Amino acid sequence: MGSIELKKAGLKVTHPRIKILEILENAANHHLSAEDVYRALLDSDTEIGLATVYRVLTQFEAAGIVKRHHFDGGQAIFELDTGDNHDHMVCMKTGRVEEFKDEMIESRLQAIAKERGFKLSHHSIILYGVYADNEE
Amino acid sequence: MGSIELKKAGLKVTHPRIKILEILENAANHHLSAEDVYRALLDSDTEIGLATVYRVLTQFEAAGIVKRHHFDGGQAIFELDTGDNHDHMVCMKTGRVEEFKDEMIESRLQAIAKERGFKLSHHSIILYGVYADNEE
DNA sequence: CTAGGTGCAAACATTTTGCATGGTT
DNA sequence: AACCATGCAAAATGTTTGCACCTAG
Repeated sequence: MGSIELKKAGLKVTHPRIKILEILENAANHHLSAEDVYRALLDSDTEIGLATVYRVLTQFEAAGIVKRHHFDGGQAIFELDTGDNHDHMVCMKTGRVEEFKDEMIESRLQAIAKERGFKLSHHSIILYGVYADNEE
Repeated sequence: MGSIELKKAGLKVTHPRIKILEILENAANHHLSAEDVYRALLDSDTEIGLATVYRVLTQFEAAGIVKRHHFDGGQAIFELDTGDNHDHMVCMKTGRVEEFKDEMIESRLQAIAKERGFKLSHHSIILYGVYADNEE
C-alpha cells in the first residue's frame, strides 16, 4: 500500500492521493501526463478534479515520489521515482517510452561538468527516434 | 546578411524575418525565448507582433535555421542551428546556458539505440546545476 | 476540533489561429 | 497582380490559484 509512502512524506492519506498512487503503480504505461492520470481515474469510476491531480502530482514530486519530465510535446510526463536515475527513449511514432541507464555516459557527464566548474545537480537525456518494429 | 538563408529556405525576405535573424545572431545570450526575441525587437525600436515572432521562429525551425529546446521552465528556447549538434548545461541559479559536445557520449548513445532496435533521429542532453563561480 | 485537502471555476502563461490588411516578388 | 506575410484579437493548451466546503488525524 502506498499509505506508508504518503505518511513518510508528511502527506495526509486521502482518497485522491491513494488512487493516484495506484494509477502510477499499475498503469501499463508508466509514463503518464496529468491528463492521462485524470482519465485513468475516470475509467476506474473515481471522480477527482484535474486540479487535484496536478496538485497531488506536484506534491509527490516535491516528496520525491514521482519525477516530472518534459518530453517534446508540451505537456509534462510523470512517473514513479524508483531512485535509479534512468534516462529515456521516446518513439516518435507511437509515443512509447523506454528507459535506459548507462554508467559510461553518467561518468562522462560528471567529468564534463567537473572540467567546466559546473556543480551537477541532475540531468535529462532523451533519445527521439522510432522503434524498428514500428516502422512501416 | 541573412537574406540569403531566407531565400534558400524559400521564405520571402521580409522585415520581421531579417530583424529576428539579426537578433538571434547578435544577442549576447544565444539562447532566447520567443518573449526574449520580442523584447529585443522592441528594444531596437522594431514593432513586430509576438504572434509573428512565434510564426517566424517556427518557420525557421522547419527550415533548419533555428533549433527549439525545452529546458525546465515552461517556455521554449530558440538558438541558431549551427549544424554541430551540441548539448546544453543550464545554470539553475542564473539561467546561463553553455554548450558542449562529446563524441564518446554520442557514440555510446548510438550504440544503445542500436542494441534496442531504435532508429535514432535526434537527442537532447541537458545538464542542470550551478556554476562554481555563481555560488554564494 | 483543526490543519490541511478538495472541487469548481476563474486566472495564468505560453503558443496557435482566423481574418482582414499590407508587403514581396 | 498573386501570393504570402503580418497584426491584432480571439482561441486553444497546459497548469495554477482563490475560495468555500469537507475530511483525516
